[in-house]
Amino acid sequence: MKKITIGEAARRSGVKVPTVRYYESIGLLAAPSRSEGNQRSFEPADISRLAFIRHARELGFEIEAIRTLLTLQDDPHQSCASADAIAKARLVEVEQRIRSLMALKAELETMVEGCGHGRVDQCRVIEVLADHGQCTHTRH
Amino acid sequence: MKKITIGEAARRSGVKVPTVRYYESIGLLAAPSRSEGNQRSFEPADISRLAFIRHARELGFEIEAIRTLLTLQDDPHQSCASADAIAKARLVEVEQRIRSLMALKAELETMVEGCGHGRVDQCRVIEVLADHGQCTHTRH
DNA sequence: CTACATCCTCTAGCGACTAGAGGTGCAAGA
DNA sequence: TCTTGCACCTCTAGTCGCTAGAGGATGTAG
Repeated sequence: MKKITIGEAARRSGVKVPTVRYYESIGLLAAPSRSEGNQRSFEPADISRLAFIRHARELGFEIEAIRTLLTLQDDPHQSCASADAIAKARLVEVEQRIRSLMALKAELETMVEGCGHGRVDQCRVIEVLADHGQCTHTRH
Repeated sequence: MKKITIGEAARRSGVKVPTVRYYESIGLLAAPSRSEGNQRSFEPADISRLAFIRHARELGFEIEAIRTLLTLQDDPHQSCASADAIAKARLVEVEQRIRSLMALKAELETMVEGCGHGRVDQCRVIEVLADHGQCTHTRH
């Protein structure tokens, strides 16, 4: 097996080089073996792990949640109830966030549409910001 | 006019006490006058400004954008084109974010639904994370 | 052999706060 | 008047998940 450098690992996993080192530093990735010249030498399994982490990060999971998911992956005989719970919690968060962003979107649209493109004292953007009471969607 | 303490200002504006001090420290809010005992004494205008900032933050505007919006508010004879542009840019960001969260939501739902509530080696949550190729929505 | 890309470690910085230490001011009850 | 106890003060450091840069070593292609 030929050695995989950190640059190669980064390219294959889609995680940036400094981020790979960062993940190692926080113990999310085991410290790989080193070459004679002290350069990291990764295994294919490390690439999969990095890809796993990257995918989970893209899905918005926090590092600590990923840590748990990884220990679950490492021991496939465990119950997947924790993984399920983590994913469900994340789903609830995402749904919440979408709802809140939809409300923001509506408010921003009102602001932008109301802008007469004139001077600030007739501008709805500034006015709405100054007075929350004008919001169509008060819950945010 | 009676003095408004920082606690009172915080309660009225909905901004937390340390955050008020933080906004002062970064120059978003002018340093208020002080009492004999060196305690901050706010004016009603400060409360409005804090409420403005809070509302803008809730809408996801960055501090630097808010700084610009505040200078516009301070000089109502300026053109509101900048305010308009800032709000529009924010709207585009929000729309983008909503789209991406919708894709995440779909993927998380697939994961959670596919979970057989058994052991990890049959768990779709772990499996999908490990292999991005299984995503229904590849663009995220 | 010499460029030059890539690697190494280390520290500091980002945004927008938040937490805590260690101390002072102030209003109200005993 | 004293004391209790909360609210205030400044300052530093920590949060999250990286990212940037300094200053140097290694590895590879021509």
